[in-house]
Amino acid sequence: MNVIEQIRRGTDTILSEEELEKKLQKDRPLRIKLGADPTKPDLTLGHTVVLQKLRQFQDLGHTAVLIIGDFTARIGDPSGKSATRPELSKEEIAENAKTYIDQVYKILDPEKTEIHYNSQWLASMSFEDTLGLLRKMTVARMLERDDFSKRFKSQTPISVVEFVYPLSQGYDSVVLKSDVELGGTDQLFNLLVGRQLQKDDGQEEQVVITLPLLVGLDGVNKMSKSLGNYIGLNDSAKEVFGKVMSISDDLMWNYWTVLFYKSDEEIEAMKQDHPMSIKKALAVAVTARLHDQKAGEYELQQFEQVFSKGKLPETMDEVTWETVSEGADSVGILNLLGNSGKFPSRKEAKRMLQQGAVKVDGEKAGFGLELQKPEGELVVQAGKRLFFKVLP
RNA sequence: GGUGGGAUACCUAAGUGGCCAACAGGGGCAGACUGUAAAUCUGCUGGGGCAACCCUUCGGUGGUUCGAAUCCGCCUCCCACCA
Repeated sequence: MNVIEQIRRGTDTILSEEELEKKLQKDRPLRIKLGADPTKPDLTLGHTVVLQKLRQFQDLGHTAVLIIGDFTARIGDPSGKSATRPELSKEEIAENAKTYIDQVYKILDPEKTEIHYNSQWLASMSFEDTLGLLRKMTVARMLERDDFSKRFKSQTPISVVEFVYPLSQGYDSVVLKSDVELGGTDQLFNLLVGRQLQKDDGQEEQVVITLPLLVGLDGVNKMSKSLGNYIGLNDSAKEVFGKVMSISDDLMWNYWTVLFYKSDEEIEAMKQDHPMSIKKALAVAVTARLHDQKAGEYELQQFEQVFSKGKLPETMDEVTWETVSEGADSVGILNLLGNSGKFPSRKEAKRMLQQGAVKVDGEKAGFGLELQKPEGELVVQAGKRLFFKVLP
């Protein structure tokens, strides 16, 4: 497989391959730009699609140019948004940027990564410079964007500063002289603005590469923290594994394609197997990417133990009898659940109990259950996946 | 600047003086069935209480009333049309 074929794997569009090929002839590492908007500190598996591609460029000897959009974050990227984002404070942004970088290095090679903050050049721009930038864009072009036109039609507000966002992002490309910029398919518009601005500046235009958006666990929307349909880079191996197992079969094929570049032929071949075993393999692979191979295999074994064989997990959270009974010798089941801190509210624990979802040492627990201080440990289960031990 | 419309729980959305913790759908959670998938059926879905019941909630605020998501004043925000 030649270099261009490798790069092409898993991408949505490359504008254009010819330009990319020319750039690859240069006898210097290319500057591969990726903008990061530190509005939400938690990265998801969705972000790894682009990061993985960036990593691939690094492995081919190129430089990752990571831009922390600390300034643009104050505007809010309108891409795919249905509402104006709330403005963030400088402190929040700084904090988010820090956790962002930590997470990014789970995928990227720090040795080949440059990090820039776009406040370095955007914050000091004069109004005159800004007007010069704004002049390069027309309202009509902005409104062509699907997300803007939808919002406009559905009477949701669009702030004028949101029009500035693509221009600021494009200007970053001018300042950093990027050769290639990566982004999700929803970024296409913003990425193209970068090309236009570079051209106006007399630079060689950046190649734009977009990657497919990863669908969230619900199988419908883009994976995102705010929709709650995500696998986080900071999720524990157990959570990662469990979340992958819970996706639908249809979605699983999409994950294989988008995350692991499986071809249609390979997918067809996999469909010969039982979907369950393919999903387990996917869960192991995803866990391995976010943690390591060993963790993936351990979680597989735990999963089979708990869900396939109906046994208890090897490790579970622990609370003491003291906490749960408030020091008494006996305690009602409802208080025990409430005091354990494992439920968002006592009501929630009560509901579980009402619906027969609670087991103590494998026995279904009813409302009236009164527990005496135990000799050994007590295993409490609520629903299929919440387990904890009560230590004497 | 003018005129008109709007703001309800996670989302959409009904409710126009007590029967409202608030119809309905979506989403979420739980149970049955399963492969922790899908589909289907059932229940739950503000907080506290075993319960009776209590507390907080319908953009904000101040009133009217025995009683307000619902009526009135002021304020904030959004949308449309006209300028």
